[in-house]
Formats: sequence, structure tokens, C-alpha cells
Amino acid sequence: MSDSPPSLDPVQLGAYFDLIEVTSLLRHAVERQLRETGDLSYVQFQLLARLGDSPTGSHRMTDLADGVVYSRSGLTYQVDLLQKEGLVVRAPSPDDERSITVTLTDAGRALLAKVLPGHVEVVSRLLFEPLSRNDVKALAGLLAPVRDHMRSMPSRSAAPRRRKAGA
Amino acid sequence: MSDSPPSLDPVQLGAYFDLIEVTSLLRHAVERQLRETGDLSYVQFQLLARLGDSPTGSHRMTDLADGVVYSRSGLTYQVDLLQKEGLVVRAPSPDDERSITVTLTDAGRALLAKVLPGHVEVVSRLLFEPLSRNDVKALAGLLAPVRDHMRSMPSRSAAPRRRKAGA
DNA sequence: GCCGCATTCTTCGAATTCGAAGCAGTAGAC
DNA sequence: GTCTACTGCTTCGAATTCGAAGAATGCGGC
Repeated sequence: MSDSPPSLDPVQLGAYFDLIEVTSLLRHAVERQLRETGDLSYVQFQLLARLGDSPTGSHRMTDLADGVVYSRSGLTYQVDLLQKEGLVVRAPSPDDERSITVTLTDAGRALLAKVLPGHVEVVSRLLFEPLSRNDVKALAGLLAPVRDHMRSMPSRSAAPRRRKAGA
Repeated sequence: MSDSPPSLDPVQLGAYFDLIEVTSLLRHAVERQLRETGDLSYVQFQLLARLGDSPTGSHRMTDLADGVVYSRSGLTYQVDLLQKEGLVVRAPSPDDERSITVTLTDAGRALLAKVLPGHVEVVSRLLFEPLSRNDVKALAGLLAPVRDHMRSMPSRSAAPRRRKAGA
């Protein structure tokens, strides 16, 4: 009951607000650049980037969705779009017939290469310009544990599917 | 023109990715809590919170939109919803007939008070649990300049910004 | 005072987003 | 082998989001 303070202290509040505000602004700016340069949304870019980072150039649908924190159905929609543009290919997984493996095509890799410089430029200018090398190191050092912590938290509504008329 | 490096160094990349990932996860968790506790979306909560923070309990539409980094039309839609629920009221601005002043109602303030503890709880648990007091201080110290920097950047093909410090 | 242009908010259409429900494949118990 | 629960993906409907265009007001120059 009284475990959690009724409010955050001012420093926490500031950090929280700034975090939300900074990423909102950054996302906005990045989105515009991606739209102009390669007609991509941010999610689409994230997907291509993740695939590009993979040694095999592919990932399962579920892993992609979890990776970019997106709904399954939303991912289906986005991968549909990317496939229509010829940027990725879908193929059934060899070891598990249920899984779909999404793979980056050459066109996808090319588009990624085309948008990347501008993307880097925006992020550098907006996010990193006011930060020294040590600042960035400190920031990374602070955020990594938070990310791990969040990823390790139970999903809080991991309610297993309900049986109808159970009980 | 080719001054910008072709890529970010690994530390920068890590900080950038973690930033995006952390806020995505946090937003997701917060959104669920708000939906369950008060049937509010994150944007709606942000709007109520901003109004609640204001000494007068009100803001102009434009300032709200800029504050939460949202499109004008999107804000119109959201304020419509909030007004239908009786959480805010719209009134023409006294000094500028073009402006609409949005004001928090008692019901809005009550709902805000109702959801706030749970909100604080989620943020504390997810974001601040792995951080020491000094960590939080450091994080706030790093993000504030970035926020200021981003806010001061020209919007890159948007309307000429109108900076107003006073109020 | 009057005109041209900027600012504010809304309406509109199109695209995206999510959750719930459904289908198919897999794994473990017996 | 067969049954039951679970996982992975898609379809579907409803709600949200944005940008462009439109209507109304304010501002500056003349």
C-alpha cells in the first residue's frame, strides 16, 4: 500500500518527462527524414535495420514484433507492405511450420543503405550534438540496465488464454 | 557536406537503440495501466497532466499540440473525446478570437488523481527501479540539454517557429 | 481604412494501429 | 497413436493518426 510513494520526486519527474519528450521529438524528426528519403515509416525502417543487422538477414515474425515492440497484427500489415515493395521476402521456417521467416532482399538492403546516411545525420544532429563522448557513454551505461530490467519484467497481463465457461 | 560520418560509433548506436527501446517498452506498459485504470490513452493522459500542471488549469490548443508533440488535427480529435467525457471544456480565448482555450474540469482533475498513483507506480517500477538516486540525477542532467537542443532546432521545412519564453 | 499574408482551429479522406477471433502446426501426457 | 493445450501468424472490425484543404481572425504596410 504505502510501498510506492504517492509521487515521483522532482528529479525523477524531470528525467521521465525529458525522456518522453526527447524521444517524441527525435522520432518525429527521423520520421520526416525517412519519409522524404525513402518513403519509409519508422517501424518499417526499424524492421529493415534489424534484418540488415542479422547475420542471415532474416528473422521470425514474432521476434521482429517483440524486437520493435509492435503488435503481431500490425507486423503482419507492415511486412505485407514491405513485401509488396519487394524489400523483404516471406518464407516458411524449415524447422517449424508455424513460423514465417522474413528475409531482406537486395532491394531492401539497397534502400536501407540509401536512407541510412540521412538517418545517421539526423540522429547525430538532434541527439548527439549536445553530448560529449563521455556523456554518450554515461547515457548508454544508464539505459542498458533499464532496458534489461524492462525486458525481464513479466508482461503483467500475460494472462493465458481463458477457457470458455471454465471455473 | 561529407563531414558527417557514415555511421555512428558503437557506443552512440547502443545509446540510441536503448533510448528507443526503453521508451517503447515504458510507453506500452504505461498505456496498459492507463487503459485499465481510467480508460485513457497515453496522449489523453499527457494532455490532462499538462492542464493539471498549469496554474490556470488551461492551455491553448496549439500549445498543447506542441507540448505533447502531436498533430493539430489529432489534437482536435482527442480534445473532442475528452470534452465528450466531460473532462475538459473548450472556450474561445479572450485576447485572441482564433485561439481556443482548453480547461480541465473537476471531473478531469478527479480522473487525473485517480490514475496518477498507478502511473507513478509503473514508471517507478519499470524505469527507476534499476537506477540509483545519482543515476537518475545523471540521466536528467544528460537529457535536459538534449531536450533544449531539440526544441531550439528549426523544424526543417515546417512553419517558422514562434518561440515564446514568457508566460 | 483596406489588402495580403500569417496564425488558429476544424473537417475530410486515407493510412495505420491494435485486440479479439480464427486457423494451422507443435509438444507433452497418457 | 490420440488428445489437449499452446504457439505463430493472419483476418477482421473499430479506433486513431496524420496531412492537406478550408474557414475565421489578427497583424503590418500603405
